[in-house]
Formats: sequence, C-alpha cells, structure tokens
Amino acid sequence: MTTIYDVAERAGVSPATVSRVFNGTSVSAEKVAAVRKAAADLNFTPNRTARSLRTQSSEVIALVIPDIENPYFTEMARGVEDVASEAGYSVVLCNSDSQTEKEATYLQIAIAEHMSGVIIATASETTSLDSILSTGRPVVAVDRATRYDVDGVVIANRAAGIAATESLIEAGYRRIAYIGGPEDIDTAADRAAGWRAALAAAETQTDIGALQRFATFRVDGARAAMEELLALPEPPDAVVAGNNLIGVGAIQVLTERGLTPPQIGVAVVGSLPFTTLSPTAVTMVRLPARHMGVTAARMLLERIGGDAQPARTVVLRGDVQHASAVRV
Amino acid sequence: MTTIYDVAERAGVSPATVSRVFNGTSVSAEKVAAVRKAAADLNFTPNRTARSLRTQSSEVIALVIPDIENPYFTEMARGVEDVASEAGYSVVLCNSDSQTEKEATYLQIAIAEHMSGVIIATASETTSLDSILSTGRPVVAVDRATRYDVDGVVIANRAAGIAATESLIEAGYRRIAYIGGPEDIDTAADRAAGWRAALAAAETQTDIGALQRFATFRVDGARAAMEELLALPEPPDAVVAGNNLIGVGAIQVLTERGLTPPQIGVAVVGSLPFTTLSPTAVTMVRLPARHMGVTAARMLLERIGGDAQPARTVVLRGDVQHASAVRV
DNA sequence: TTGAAAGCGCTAACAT
DNA sequence: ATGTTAGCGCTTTCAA
Repeated sequence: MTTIYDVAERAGVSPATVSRVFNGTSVSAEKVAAVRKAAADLNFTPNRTARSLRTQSSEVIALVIPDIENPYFTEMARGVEDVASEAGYSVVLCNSDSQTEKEATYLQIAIAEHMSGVIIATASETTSLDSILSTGRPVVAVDRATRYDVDGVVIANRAAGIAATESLIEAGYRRIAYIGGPEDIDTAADRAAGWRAALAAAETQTDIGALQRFATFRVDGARAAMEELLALPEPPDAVVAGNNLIGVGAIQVLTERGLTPPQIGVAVVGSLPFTTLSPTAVTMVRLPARHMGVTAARMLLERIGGDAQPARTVVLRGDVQHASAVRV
Repeated sequence: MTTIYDVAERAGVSPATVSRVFNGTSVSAEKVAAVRKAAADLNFTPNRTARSLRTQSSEVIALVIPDIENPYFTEMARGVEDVASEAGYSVVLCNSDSQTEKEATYLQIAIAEHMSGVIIATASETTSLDSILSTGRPVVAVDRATRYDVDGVVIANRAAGIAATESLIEAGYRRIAYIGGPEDIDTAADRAAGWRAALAAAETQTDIGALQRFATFRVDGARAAMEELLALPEPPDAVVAGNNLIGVGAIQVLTERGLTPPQIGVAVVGSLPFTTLSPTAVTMVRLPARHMGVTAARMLLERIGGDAQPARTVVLRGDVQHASAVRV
C-alpha cells in the first residue's frame, strides 16, 4: 500500500503538501503537478480509514430500510444514492428486515464507522434513535415519522387512503374493503383512517369493521386477508390495498379466482412497477418514492453541512391514477 | 466519544487489557468483569475506524450489483446479507447502475475502506478487477462470469434458455420469439443460445433470425421489442423472455392488446415475484437468486478466512415451473 | 496474565 | 506556501 510518505518522497515535498493537494488547500502549481505525477506513478489512493480516524468523519451515509425487496424502498434508495453520490458521498444500504435489533445493530455500526448521517425508515414505533442522536449525527426520517424531533419526509397517507377509496366509490363500487399493513405502523394506520373517512363521507356503507384487515406489508399476508374477505357471507365488491405488495397479493388471489379487475374494484396506495395487468385496470395512488429519497438526502446533506435550523417535516402527496374502467 | 483509555482508567487496568477483553484473548476473569462493567457504565463502543486502520482490515464486504431495482438482485442481496451478518460481517450494497465508471468508483472505495472482500455482478465485459485483485482481496463473481481467475457462482443459462423454449414447444407453440438482454452480457447470450438450440432440435421453425431481439435488461426495452415482434408480417405465437423484467415488459404489451397468456405463449427465464397474473399462465424458469447470494457469501468468507485453493465456479440450475395451460 | 510503547496513514496546528 | 510534528483510537509486539 502506497502512502502519502511514498508520494511525498517521490515528488520531493513533505507529506503535508501531498495531503494538501488532495484536499484542495493552497499549494503552488508546480508542486501540485509534481505530486499528481508521483501519485499517478505510484497508483496512490488516499486511505479513507486513516483520514476518517483523523477527521472523525467519513463521506458515507447510512440508509436503513425495513425491506430491501420492496420496490418502493429500492426506488427511494435510488433517489438517495443519486443525490449523495453527486455530492461525493457513498451510501451504505442497510436492510433492517423490520427487526428492531437488526436496526439497532446498523445504527451502532453507523456510529462506530463515523458515518456522517443516517436516513431511516424505522422498523417500528419502538425504534430508538437516542444513541445515534447523542453523537450529534444528523438523522432524517423517511416514509415513517418518529417520536424524535428530527427532519422527516413523509407521505400524506390519510389523503392517499381517501383518494384511493373515492376512486372506487366514483366508479360505482358499494362494498369497499381495506387491507393494510400492521396497525402499529403509522403509515398503515393513516391510510386506513383515510379509507374510513371516505366511506363515512359517502354514507353508502355501514359495516366498516367487518371489511377491514391488517396484514403485514408483504404479499403473503395480503393473500390471506383477501381470501378471508372473499369468504365473508357478504364479500366486498372492491378493495383498497394499503401498499404495493398488499396490492400484488390481493390481485393475485382475485386473479386466481377469475375475478380480474374491474370485475372487482381495486385501488392501491402505491405503484405496481412490475405488474402485468392492463395499466388501466386498477387505481393507483402513486407515491413519489424516488423524490422522497432525493428530498431526504438533500436535507441530510444540509445538516451535515452544519445547518442548524429547527427540524422540518416535508409532506409529499401521492398522485392518483384512476382506473379507466368502472364497475361491471 | 469514550475510548479504551477511559474504560481502562475506570476499570483500573491498562488499555491493552481492555483491547484484549474485546478481542477474546486471555485475560483473568476478574479483570474481564471489571472491564465489561466499566465499558457498560461508559457506554463504550470500540471505534471501528481505528481498529481497521491498525489491523488493515474491516468486517465489511461490498456487494456490487448492476440494478438495485431488479428483484432478482435484491433477492440475491438478501442471501448475501443473511450469511454475512451471521458471520459478523456487514454488507455494503453498491449499485453500479450498469455503468463501468460507477462500478470502478465503488471498487476503489472497497479498497480505500479496507473492506474484506467483494461480491460482484459485473456491469459489463470490460469491468476491470485488476486493482482490487492486486490488493490481494478476495473477489467472487455472481450471476455473470468474468475474464479473471476468481471464484464464481453462475446460472446454467443455456440450459435455462432451452428449458423455457421446450416448455413452449411442448405446449404446442410453433413460432417462438426471443427477447433477451444485451448481447455482450454473457448471461443474455447464453440464454439466447439455449433458445436457438431448442428450436434447432425441434426442427419446427426456420426463420430464427427474424424472431430474435436484444433489448436492455429492463422493462422498457422489452416493451419496445415486443411491439416490434407483434408488428411483424408473421408475428410469433409465443415468446421467451430473457429475464424477469423483460418478461414483465413483454407481458404488459401483450395484456394491453388483449393477448393474455396462454393466447400467446410466454416463458420467462427468471421469476415474476410481483406478478398479478394467474400463477399458471406463464412458464417460469425460476432462478435461485437467494441461493446464489448465499453460496457466493460463503465462498467469500472462506477466502477471507485464508482458503487458498484454486478458483472454483459453482453452476446453479433454474427450476422449471411449466405453465399449466397449452396453446389455445 | 499484564503493561508499556510503537505505529497504522492521515490531517491540522504551529512554525518557518 | 511549505515543513515539522503531534495525535485520532486501536492492536500488538516485547518485556516483565
């Protein structure tokens, strides 16, 4: 491994000058040239570990998400990454798998590795940010709000739930069920609240309780919930899916039974990027995942840069894409 | 930030002893207890950067993939992560976005950060592993073979192409097209070769050239290719998709035209995890992505542990799930 | 088993 | 503008 001392010797300067060349402080043009040449000759790369130990910082940010296999989060990750790498930061993607312990481990690593900041979609309400915050590192919450006073970027979940439901009501459906994520995740609870509010406003449907299901945010849970709903004495004629994977699970079950939309109405809070359905068969409230990542990364970078204004929360709205079909 | 010196002072031992406690070398039971207590009191976490600078290593491995938004690669990432975290390693996920320069940057970072090893699905044939290999770090190639003499885990791509095609032939289709990824990616070329071989063996189809398309490994490219094929004077009655996203794109176009499988035969090399199709409508040659990640991670860990046997390549086979329907 | 001390590669005072 | 030097927090000889 070549060090700045090797480069310094070859270029006939001091190690400090080599360091300066690589950090952009004032060095005479001729020495800059000599150092660059020597560095190139020796195939020198600065040792980030040493740099990081010395400066107590590193150009790395951690992105902690609950499910790396969910396209919603990977799209968000792309947004984060694009902004970060533009600014010279690398992104370490950590998959908490919705487990608080794994999440805590990654947060510890972020501290121990001197990472500059953290963007996190928390695994649950109980997530503790105490130790990371006590180090003074900036944290931005994405997708899910936290009980801490930190920057956040969230979705207007209640509005999204309302929009999805209203789209079905307008299309003529009259018994609209809801399948959402775990009730203790705020995003899931808010979307469910939106569904309830829309139904209440429409005054068309009374037995709301019977048509509400909380599953996991995964395909399997949604499948089971959909089966349950269809087995009801009075099954629904439409369903609102609380996120993209729930939408997939619900539609899978429906399709297997020959009930392809719009035979039964489907509205999804989220996008179906890999759907093979006709694009107009279901209503999607598309969530700006990438934009969310971009916004969060920008906020984090500002904080890393020393910005100390009070914590802000940015609320992003979904974009309704109505199914063109109506109830048949 | 608390250091081993703080802990040492509080426990009444030397810093070296504290270090030993955290690294499992012989220390008397009473001192171990004292150190642990002091560490807990002070909420001490060893500084990985310092450790890494001193030992010239770190318990981090890099996983470089060309498309983080492709479920195939995220499933693979899960496999890698599960094995790695079990062994006390963390995984840094790097998205090269199929760009050789981005890939090179991440490889540089892996070196500069003293990461223990790299698992990489290369962006292209031209990927250079020279500098990472010259540092002596182990590299395992996944999904795509390289021109270097390193460990690898790949799919039996030609066999997968043959299996997909044969499934369609057996179902009675007679004009089977192929849409694959870029011809210069070996996986794409091999799958195409499998398709050609299966058709040649069946002797049912002659104008192979007209029915072959190379797109990107993305949804959009596949859509365009599918449109082209349908616009042919003599359009195909079936299509083999070279990967999961190509399958999605092709099926989307077909569905939009009311040509849902099995009206037209579809076989995909890969899985459709978020499909909303009836599960028996298309043939899938399911690829063991997670297993691939697991295998690669195990191999890398062995190398990190000092294993110096000659480079091995593990070939994994896809698992055919035939569409239950036949040509209609 | 334990401690003292050197040094991993770099940056940032401080001095020139 | 440039060089000298003292650490950043840790591990690891070497001695005791």
